[in-house]
Amino acid sequence: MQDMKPLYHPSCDRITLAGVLYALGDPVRLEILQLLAERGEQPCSAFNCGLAKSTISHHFKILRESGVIYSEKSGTQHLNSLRRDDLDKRFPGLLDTILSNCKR
Amino acid sequence: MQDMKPLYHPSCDRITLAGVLYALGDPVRLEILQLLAERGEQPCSAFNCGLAKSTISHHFKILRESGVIYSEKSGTQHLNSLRRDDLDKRFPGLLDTILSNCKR
DNA sequence: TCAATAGTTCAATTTTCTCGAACAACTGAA
DNA sequence: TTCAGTTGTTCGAGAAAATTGAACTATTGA
Repeated sequence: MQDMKPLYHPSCDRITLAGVLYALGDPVRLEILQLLAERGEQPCSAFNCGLAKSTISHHFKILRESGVIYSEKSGTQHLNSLRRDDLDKRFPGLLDTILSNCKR
Repeated sequence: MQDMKPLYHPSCDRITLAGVLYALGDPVRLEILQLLAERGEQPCSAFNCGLAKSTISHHFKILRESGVIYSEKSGTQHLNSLRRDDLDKRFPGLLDTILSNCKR
């Protein structure tokens, strides 16, 4: 019996600039962005900071619902990846510019 | 007698990426950004939306304290301008990319 | 001196963040 | 099948931030 409660993802044209900037306007979520940019698809557990796992879950949810990441269930975990193509199409240059400015 | 309660502005090297993205991660503040980008220095009152003026004051304060805008008193009003040079120096390309993606 | 203008500050309400605890789903081993 | 371990979500409560109207300060110009 599949649970299949589908995870919400906005379609490409419903991704808003304010939503993306809001999602990335948090140090924790910026770190998650960098992790996914550097290592590709990762489970939530790959992100080890000192935060409670419910808090981490919350941050992934904000990234997902804003359209920054795509998440899908795979066994016991969720695999998360950047929606790079969608973001590049919708907001050309934005993701690269943010990523290149992360390391300051 | 001068009041001269100085308005806080972060120095260039204390402007953070997360802080800037947070400040711009709000539809109202993105509109303010566009206004200043298009028309240059403006008083708060140039921004007419339906919001309470205390709310607008709050949004300008967030933009100022994050380093996105510079505000100075001039008579009865505050003149606000983009800290374009500082932002371009600190986060090259960021402001232009965000501005060019505002109109979608 | 007085009224008008431009913003800020305050207090109250609503919303969002953070956490621990409880929960559900999947896996692999016994 | 059953059971323990892993992964992540949901819930409820307390802390922090957003929004508003009302009251306030500072400046200008009549």
